[in-house]
Amino acid sequence: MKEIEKAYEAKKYEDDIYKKWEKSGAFSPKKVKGKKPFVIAMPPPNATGTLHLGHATMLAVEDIMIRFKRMQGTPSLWIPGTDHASIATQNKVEKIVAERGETRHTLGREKFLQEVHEFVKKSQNTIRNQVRKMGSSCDWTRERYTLDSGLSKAVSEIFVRMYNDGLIYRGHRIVNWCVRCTSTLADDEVEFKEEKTKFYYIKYGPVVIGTARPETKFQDKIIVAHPDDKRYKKYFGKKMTVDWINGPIEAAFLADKNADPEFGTGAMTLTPAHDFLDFDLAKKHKLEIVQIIGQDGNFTDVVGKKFAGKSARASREAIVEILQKKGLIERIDENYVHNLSVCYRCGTPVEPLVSEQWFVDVNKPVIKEGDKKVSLKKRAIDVVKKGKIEIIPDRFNKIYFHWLNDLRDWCISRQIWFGHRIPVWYCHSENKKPLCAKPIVQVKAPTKCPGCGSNKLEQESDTLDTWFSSGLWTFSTLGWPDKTDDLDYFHPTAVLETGYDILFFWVARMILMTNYALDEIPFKQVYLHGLVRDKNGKKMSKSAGNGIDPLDMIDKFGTDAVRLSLVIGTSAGNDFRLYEEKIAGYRNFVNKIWNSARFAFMNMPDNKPHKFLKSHIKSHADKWILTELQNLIKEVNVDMENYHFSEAGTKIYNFTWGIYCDWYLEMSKGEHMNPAVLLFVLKNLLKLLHPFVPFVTESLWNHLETGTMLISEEWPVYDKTLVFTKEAKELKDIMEIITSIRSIRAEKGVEPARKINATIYGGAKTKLIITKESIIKRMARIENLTIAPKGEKLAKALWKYVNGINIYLPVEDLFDISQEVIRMQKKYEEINKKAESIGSRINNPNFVQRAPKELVEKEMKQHQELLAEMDSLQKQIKELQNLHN
RNA sequence: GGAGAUGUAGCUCAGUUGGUUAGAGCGCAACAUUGACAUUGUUGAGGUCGGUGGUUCGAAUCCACUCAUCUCCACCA
Repeated sequence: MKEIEKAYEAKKYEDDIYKKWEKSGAFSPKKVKGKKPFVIAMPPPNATGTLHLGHATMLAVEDIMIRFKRMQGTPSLWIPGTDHASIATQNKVEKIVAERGETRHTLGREKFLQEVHEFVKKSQNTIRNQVRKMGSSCDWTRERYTLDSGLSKAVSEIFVRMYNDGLIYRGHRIVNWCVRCTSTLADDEVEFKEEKTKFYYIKYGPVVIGTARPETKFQDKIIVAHPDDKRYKKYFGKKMTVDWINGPIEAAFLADKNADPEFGTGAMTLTPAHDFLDFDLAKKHKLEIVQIIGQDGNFTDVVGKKFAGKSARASREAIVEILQKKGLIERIDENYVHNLSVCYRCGTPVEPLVSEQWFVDVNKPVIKEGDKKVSLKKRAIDVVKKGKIEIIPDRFNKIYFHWLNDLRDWCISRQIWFGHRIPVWYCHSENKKPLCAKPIVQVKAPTKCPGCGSNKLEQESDTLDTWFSSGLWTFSTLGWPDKTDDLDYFHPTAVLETGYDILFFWVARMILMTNYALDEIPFKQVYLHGLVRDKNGKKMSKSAGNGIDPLDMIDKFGTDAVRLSLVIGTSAGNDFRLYEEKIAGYRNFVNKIWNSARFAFMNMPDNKPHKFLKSHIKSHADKWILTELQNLIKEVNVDMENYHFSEAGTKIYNFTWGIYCDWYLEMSKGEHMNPAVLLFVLKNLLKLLHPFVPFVTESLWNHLETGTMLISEEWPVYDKTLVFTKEAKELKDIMEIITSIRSIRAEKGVEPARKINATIYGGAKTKLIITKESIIKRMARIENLTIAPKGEKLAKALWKYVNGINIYLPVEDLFDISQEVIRMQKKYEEINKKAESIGSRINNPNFVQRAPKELVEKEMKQHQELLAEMDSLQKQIKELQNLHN
């Protein structure tokens, strides 16, 4: 067989192999009737730039799942794609145009969006290449983009359906507003940053109120305290005139349980338009809601000439000064620590304000369930509660339920330009008839108003929350709303694999939306991987400069090594640390795989194909390695089915390096060379390794010239006819003899090159040892080996005892009786301790009564053996001591 | 304020439903170098499994409490 290079150079092979896979069509599954497919909808990376380690982890794990299932013969589909990521992408492009002094407003909607689309095109290409670099075996013929025409159609379609079902409504409500993005943010798009600030105690008529934001208080006319608060009881229901920022105002005092007597002074004034709690209270008590801060973060006209149009936040000090001059500031706490809410995309402080937005009603019962109807929220909870969707690890169930229970109506409109424009049109006709007040909600753009026939129509300028479209991902990618074969065959998908950080953002939304649209779950399982951290356990981020670029690592160590480093040593839901040394370690392993194959190739007679037949099995070593291989296959299959990839990978790693290379290949170097078995094991090993390290395994498979591709090969199945328990156990005894001899040699400083003699008293295992004489001699570097069932203790010989076998190495120049006695005594103590531990157990009637029978028998037998060993040892020690005297 | 995770060798982590003597990789120490591989081999040192108490014949594993680290959710004017 053709010889291969000494070291595996990933770069030389990876791109070619990927192209071959793609060309072969292996990524596109065939639909087989009656056979359940395995489908993963790839979480679409944002179309904003480059892949990070989170993506790399996701791609590695999903590719392992897909390759495993594909090799098992399951039609396996992995749908790739990208997400337009409205706010994130728009912000990025805004930054780019800012470099040449433009803003989106100077460019205008159309031109700006043109810029965004061009940017997206570029980064999509980058992402496509990077996904390929990771070796992802996804079906590129089905690649989708959340903003492409098919998915946009799905978005409009579902919007219209939900609107018609009364699930989507438009309303004035208080929302999180980012003054930089000039858009609303959903509740979970708000982040909290701890901040130390001033806390002001301000006289408000007869009472004192506390606030961190005095600038929002211009129009506060209602003061509230807890109904049980004795300090304020006398004021409840009273009206009063108080001196305030712009002069005296009429104020009223209310009692409400929502006021916390413990906080501040226990009394607060209401700012209904700019505080969530105040807004709710204002609604409850039917109070006037006056907007004093506009969408640009500046004051509206209602605050008076002096401040109108000025930034609210920046005016704080000036307003405090006015209050101070009026003598209304009682005191200022300089060290108030609280959580400032900021925009998750740009970090700008969120300005709560009231505006007209579109919402999804999560409580309205619309999904049919028997004779009843249930809400989106209830259904989303039920499908997990009833086990229709399994979340791995299951501790996230609780988090999921908690989030859903507290879920308020979902604000889906965004005042940004990039995204799906809401499919709603308003009639701007002069001759307003009653019908024209009603918005036109439909998938296709209307040409004229159905009410008055006017063609003066204008589409809603708002776009949809990016998660609204990605919430449809599992089925919109398969062609919905059209009834396609793909949708029919591949939906629901099997597993949704993603980081736990987007459980709410995305996973929960998908469950909501899919249950509504299809009355079906989007996936049966949710596998949440952990987040990648740096060597010190810190989150990787650009600002901290501790990030690792997966592509740099691929360049340096190869994709296979990077994949292993992201999968082995990690478990679902738990964060893990990544650093170069780790990846380098797996690069070494990949090279080890390469070289083990290289050895096999070099020993392969090059004429005939090496079909494996049972008649080829010859030696103990063959039977042992086949047994180990079958055990591996069995265990790995269980692990893979249960998504225990780390364990499966570790087991394959240990087999490859510690069993196949360190022992079987070493034994093969002698007369045990058996190309048929060697090749059989190698082939199976390559298959098992393939999902983890697809490139190196495929390129080695290529060298086998089987004419097939490993990606499409059959996954190994446990074959008990290839298990030889007895022979495997016997060979392990031989291995222990070899290890023992090596151990004494190393301990005594016998140079590896020096050949020495040995005598083995093998007891019941003598026959076996004789047949393995040559292996022992070669691997333990023994010149003359004497084997007998039993015999005299050799004088001046180093000794070792293992599993009923006595080994003597007569190395006179290195022999020291007193040291040998000590060694034997140590061994005696060791065995004695063990015997005592077992003895105490088997002499305990409770143990004998209650422990499983097999265990008790086993322990008793072992105890006997230990006692016999101790006897023999004691004899030997005496002999040695006699020799000494 | 609420919830969760983690704590095992110097470091990073395994340890599946409780079962003899707790494992691996890296690192460390010693030795080895033409033959698959120095991206290597052989051998070795290193752990009272965070602590306390309990359940059990038996606990790293189950329970309670406790300490430490981290994360998520909520958010108070």
